[in-house]
Amino acid sequence: MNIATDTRSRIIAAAKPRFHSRSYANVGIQEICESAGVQKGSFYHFFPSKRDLVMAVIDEFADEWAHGFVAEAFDPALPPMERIDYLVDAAYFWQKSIKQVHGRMLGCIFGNLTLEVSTQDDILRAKLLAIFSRAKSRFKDTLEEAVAAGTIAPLDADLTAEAMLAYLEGVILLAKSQNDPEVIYRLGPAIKTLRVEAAA
Amino acid sequence: MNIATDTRSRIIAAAKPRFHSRSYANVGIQEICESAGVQKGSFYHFFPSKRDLVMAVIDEFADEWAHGFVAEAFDPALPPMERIDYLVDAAYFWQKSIKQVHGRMLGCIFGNLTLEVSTQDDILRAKLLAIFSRAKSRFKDTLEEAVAAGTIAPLDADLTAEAMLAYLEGVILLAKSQNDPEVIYRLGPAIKTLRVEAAA
DNA sequence: CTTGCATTTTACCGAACGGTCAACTAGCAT
DNA sequence: ATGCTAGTTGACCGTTCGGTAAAATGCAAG
Repeated sequence: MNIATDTRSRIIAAAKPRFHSRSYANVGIQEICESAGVQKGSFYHFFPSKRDLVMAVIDEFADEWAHGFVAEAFDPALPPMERIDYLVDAAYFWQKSIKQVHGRMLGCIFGNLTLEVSTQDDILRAKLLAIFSRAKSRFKDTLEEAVAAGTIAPLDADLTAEAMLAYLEGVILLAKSQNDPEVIYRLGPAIKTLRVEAAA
Repeated sequence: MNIATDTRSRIIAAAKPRFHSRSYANVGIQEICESAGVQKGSFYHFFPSKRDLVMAVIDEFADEWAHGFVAEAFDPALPPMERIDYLVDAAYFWQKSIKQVHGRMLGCIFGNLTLEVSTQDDILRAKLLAIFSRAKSRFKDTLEEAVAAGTIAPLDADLTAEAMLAYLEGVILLAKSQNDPEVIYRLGPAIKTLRVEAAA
């Protein structure tokens, strides 16, 4: 059982950096199998299809973030609006360190995959949508807490949360187009100026 | 000469909606040729490579926008900040009409291609960067005009312009993840709340 | 020792990929 | 009429694509 799990996770480990640094269509099963030291027949024993593999990869990235930077950023001990700063900083430092190692800014794999596959595969789109949905909730809770604490003026927390998430993805997109994480550093802090007023 | 030009533009016309609605890697030369009624050898008479084709497609989209919605939106007769509203509206209506025809929100082809190929092809990345750069300039000029007119408080026009462009791309990304142009309608107007203060 | 199941191996499928090549056609200028 | 050239044709290149099937292996419980 352990060895089996090991094969499966070796496949995922080989797939993760490849889907992140290239694209869904550009990474082949064969390449992943070679890198993981696994036979193709063995691959299809664990994953019914390429789509199932990328879904597992999405889950791994999501867990990694949820238990890493996101948990740190949305620490209830921090003043609410500082959590948002923290998250933007985390995105910046992460992309920066990736560039130092890899030579390129890879951006957000959820955003990358969304724009690539969401017109072609509704199941993947739904998976990615769920990820964004959770992220939005984090922002929303934080904004509501900030409003309750009087840190910021009342607003539409739901829409502002979505706007902030959109902005973060957009900033990472522009940074990737320049292959320069410093874009995140320069533009990121403006996320807190975004506001959608509460409906009357 | 006319017939020759016609073949070339038939190829581009066949490629445009395909690259927009799917992805760079997912659209093959063969399919484009079949749709355009052109032989593959003829394709390679006009385009040295697939990359050159997609660059021509990018140019066509850019021209289309520059002479269409962008020219309308950045009309000097409009009050500066209304131009930005106009552009967001244009993005919304365009995506909405695409969805009505196509059944799906296709998003911004420049953003789509950026996230797909910019780690793999620096020439394409540079091409897309140039598009974003021009878009940013439009925002920047508008913001400077608005500041000069006293419509908005002084700010860092360059960074705010980039932030607004990022936000617009991010909003379209989130809308695509939900396959729902109404996201643009709901979140778009908040673009004017974005501010990067001028350096001291 | 045997049965049964999970895992792995190997060979294979048809289709599509981007790209090349040589032969051919048509139109125009000399 | 002839030669040049832009354009076109259709066959072909080797490679890779995602996915399949059957046989072989290892291992653990009865």
